[in-house]
Amino acid sequence: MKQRKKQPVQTRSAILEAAGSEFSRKGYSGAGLGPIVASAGLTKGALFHHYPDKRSLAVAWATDSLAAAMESLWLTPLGGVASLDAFRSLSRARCMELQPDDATSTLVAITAETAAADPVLAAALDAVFSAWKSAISSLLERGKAAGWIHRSIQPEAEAAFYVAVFSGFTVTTKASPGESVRRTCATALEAYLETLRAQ
Amino acid sequence: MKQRKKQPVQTRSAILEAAGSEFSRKGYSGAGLGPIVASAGLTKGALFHHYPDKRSLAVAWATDSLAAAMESLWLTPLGGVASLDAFRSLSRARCMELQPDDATSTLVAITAETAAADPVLAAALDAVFSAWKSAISSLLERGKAAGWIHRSIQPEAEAAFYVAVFSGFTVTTKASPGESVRRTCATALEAYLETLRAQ
DNA sequence: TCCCATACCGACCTCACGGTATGAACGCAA
DNA sequence: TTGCGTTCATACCGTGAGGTCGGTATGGGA
Repeated sequence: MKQRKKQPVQTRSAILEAAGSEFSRKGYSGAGLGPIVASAGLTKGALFHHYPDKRSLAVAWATDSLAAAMESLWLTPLGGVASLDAFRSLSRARCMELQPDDATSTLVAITAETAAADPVLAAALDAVFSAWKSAISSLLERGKAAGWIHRSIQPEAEAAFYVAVFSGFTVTTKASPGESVRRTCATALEAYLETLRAQ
Repeated sequence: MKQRKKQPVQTRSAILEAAGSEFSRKGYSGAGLGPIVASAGLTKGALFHHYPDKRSLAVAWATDSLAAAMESLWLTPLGGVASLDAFRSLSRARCMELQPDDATSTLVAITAETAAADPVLAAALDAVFSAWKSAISSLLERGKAAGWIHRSIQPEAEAAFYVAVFSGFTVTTKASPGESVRRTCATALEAYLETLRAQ
């Protein structure tokens, strides 16, 4: 029988990558398992061997792929921010490179679609959101301690606001994918960040 | 044969209302036509007589029901705003009464889900977004003319930011439906609006 | 009154979806 | 080498999805 070498790790990552691509373009309900395994060059037998059902696949994708993307896209860069200007330029960069099918946009879209109907998947997605929010909150804490964030700022509340703002950007970017909208968002976001500056 | 009186107008509105409820809970792909017609007390025959397919139903829902909800929820109240304090209290009210299945949240969720894959539906949803944005933009224009909005404010850009921010709120509200999150969002939103005040 | 377009019903069709059953190839352990 | 659990392919199933179709009631216009 035609059969590839046994590579469970590569197989899982191939499935998750294909699933992420499908989720980002079609949403959770719209995504089909057929296209996913086809895109991964596999079959349903392999899929259902590693994941018992579609929901579990989505949860694994959220806790693995999506969390990793959040790490490299946001958490690590945010951890290196040591000034408000650095925070500004990072925010502008992430804003300008926003695309309808990137990790942040997909996180927002899948959350909006499934949060009410699927508590399990919602919890996995919320963990990614929470990590994002925490990274910003601790950044603001550091800024307050270092003196480049205003004393009266409440880090957690402001972090929640930042995450909400950027989540909104992902939606408006999808609605009108032109660069002008992203530039407007980036500028407005920088203006907001300026209100956090000490003095 | 058991048959109701011919009431095409009421039938269409019943279908659109049921469709809106289904879309708000399941998303576009997740929504089924069976539950919609059942909830409306009708049959598929009636549905497909008025709308040729699911996509057309969604478009009609967006251009009719959703636009009407946008009108009463936002456009009309925004048109009556004549001070920054009034804008603030309206924003806070809309923020505090946010629910995962209301019109604004559904608009955002369906847009995030279908914008990339369905240009026709996306256009209909974008029209609702544009109306929302325009109402805020013209409000800011009026505020500048009346002197309660700062001269340096760019109405269109700020309106786009406001819409994005509130869109983000609908997502984070879905992720954590507690009242505390909404209160945090409302307060942060008011703080942002305060930066628009003249002087 | 008759007529006919419209509104609606109800049964049915097709098909793609998520999911299952079975078993073959692989690789490690002994 | 043998044995056995893991990994994956192939073939298949049941269900519910979107959508179709013939037919029947309705009601306004001629």
